[in-house]
Amino acid sequence: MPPPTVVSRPFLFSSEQAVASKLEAFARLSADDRFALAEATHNFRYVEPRRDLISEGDKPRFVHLVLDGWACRYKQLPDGKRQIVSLFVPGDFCDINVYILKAMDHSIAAITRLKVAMITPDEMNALTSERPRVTQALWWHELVTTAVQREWTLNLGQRSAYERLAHLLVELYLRLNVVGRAHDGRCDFPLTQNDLADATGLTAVHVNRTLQELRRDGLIELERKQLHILDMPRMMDVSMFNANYLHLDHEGRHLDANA
Amino acid sequence: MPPPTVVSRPFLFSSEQAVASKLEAFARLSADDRFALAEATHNFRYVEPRRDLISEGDKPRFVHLVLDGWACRYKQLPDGKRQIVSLFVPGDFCDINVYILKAMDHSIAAITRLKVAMITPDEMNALTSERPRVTQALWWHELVTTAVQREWTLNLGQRSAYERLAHLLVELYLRLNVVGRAHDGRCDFPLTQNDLADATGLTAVHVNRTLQELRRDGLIELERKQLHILDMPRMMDVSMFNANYLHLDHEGRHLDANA
DNA sequence: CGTCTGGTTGATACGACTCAAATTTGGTGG
DNA sequence: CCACCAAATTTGAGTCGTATCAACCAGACG
Repeated sequence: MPPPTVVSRPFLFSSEQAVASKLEAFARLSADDRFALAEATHNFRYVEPRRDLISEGDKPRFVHLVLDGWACRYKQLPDGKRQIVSLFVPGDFCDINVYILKAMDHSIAAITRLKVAMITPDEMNALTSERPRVTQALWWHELVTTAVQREWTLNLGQRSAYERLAHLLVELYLRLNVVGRAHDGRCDFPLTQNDLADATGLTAVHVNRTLQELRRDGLIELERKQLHILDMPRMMDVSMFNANYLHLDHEGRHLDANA
Repeated sequence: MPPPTVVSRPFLFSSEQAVASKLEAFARLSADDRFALAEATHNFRYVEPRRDLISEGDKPRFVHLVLDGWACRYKQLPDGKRQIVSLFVPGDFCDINVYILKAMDHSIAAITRLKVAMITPDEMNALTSERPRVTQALWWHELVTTAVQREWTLNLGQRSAYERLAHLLVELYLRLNVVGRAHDGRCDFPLTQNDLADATGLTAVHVNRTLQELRRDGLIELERKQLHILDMPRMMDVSMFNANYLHLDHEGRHLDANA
């Protein structure tokens, strides 16, 4: 068994708490629910940076759940172009129910060193049957995930490079904030400019220049894998950010998005 | 009650059969299952072209199911830009389970005159409980829908205008084929060049020029709302089309994608 | 200390956008 | 059946955002 993750983690949250936090952004869970969740995440493994967690063509057999670190979903084209179609941060499930499909149509790779739970179909059933709140929360998670995917479609289709990058940074900050991994405008940010390019459909060169613009405009600081959003209101303004698609306005919601 | 739809429908399929066809692309359904589906689609309405079926901010209360005609999901930006983030053809469900969310984060509009079933949460429960095959088929539908969304992300992020349009045309042809509304490379195609522009993140002018290129290259004919794909293999080649994301390789699959 | 990855800079090219106008199509009413 | 209108498509000319290609630099690492 490999040693525990060494990914920098400046805040005092355990992996398990990230998961509960994420689902509790939607529904209040009982101690019992939380225990069942912890049970389901018992079986986990580590994946090294840049390694595939699962590859296109593989038969999916587990639901994956990111406990610590970042990962990405990507698709590759025959001409070599690569698109990161989504990002995973702690607390994110990868494809609840995928296992009913014959083969993965995309790959999932670790960005940082990754701690990821592997949940069998049986365990998922055990988790959801008799647990309507958890079931509902998982549904909410699915709906939000696809809402994010739609927002990315909008992002790529209609926003300029500048707006697009700003939007992505804000989204990630807010998603990290939900699971207690972002505060005061600051968070870990392990993506390279190359990753950002693949996620935004830009070239790395242009990402570089655009980030410089964002810095020059006093909107962000970004170095040594640390992001600092200096002016959240203006960032949201220039990126035309509307948080409604994250659906954080629920009963269980207790963290302030701007905390 | 308005008169029945007048949308052109060159093939001999009823609305209900489109729905069953779509789900049966994944799972064989019993006569009983099919009857239950027909039951659930009992309550329907018509929506005129360019009208919203439901708007951003609305509280979702029904699952919608397209029985006849085309619709689109779109998001609008404060600066007026609009992105069509997905398209619906007959047999497509709009957001199974949306009703657990407080508010829609996007709008859905009719492209053609639209016949759409409105299914209440209760009816959805009635449909799924005691019907594992239908439940599974609905899950499959959800998974495929989000896979399509990912492919659009890839499309917008990495493909050129030419490839992008070709890819979209092939996708729509194949999806229509599944529900028996496309044969021999031909299908109804009610999208305007403006719609295509909003769906591909291009301008209408550029869509126009690019379609002309596709015509000049002998790949398609497109006029009077009729699409004819003249050379499917080459279309798939130039658009780097890989049908795996449509997940049509299942037990219930009986239609040939190239029929 | 050399190598590698990630970040930065500069010069140039091109795909897609913009703006503006003309033409065609489809629908409507006289 | 034709006249008319609005919507959709087409064309042309000029511009701009982002890509491309090619170096160069800084820090991490073995």
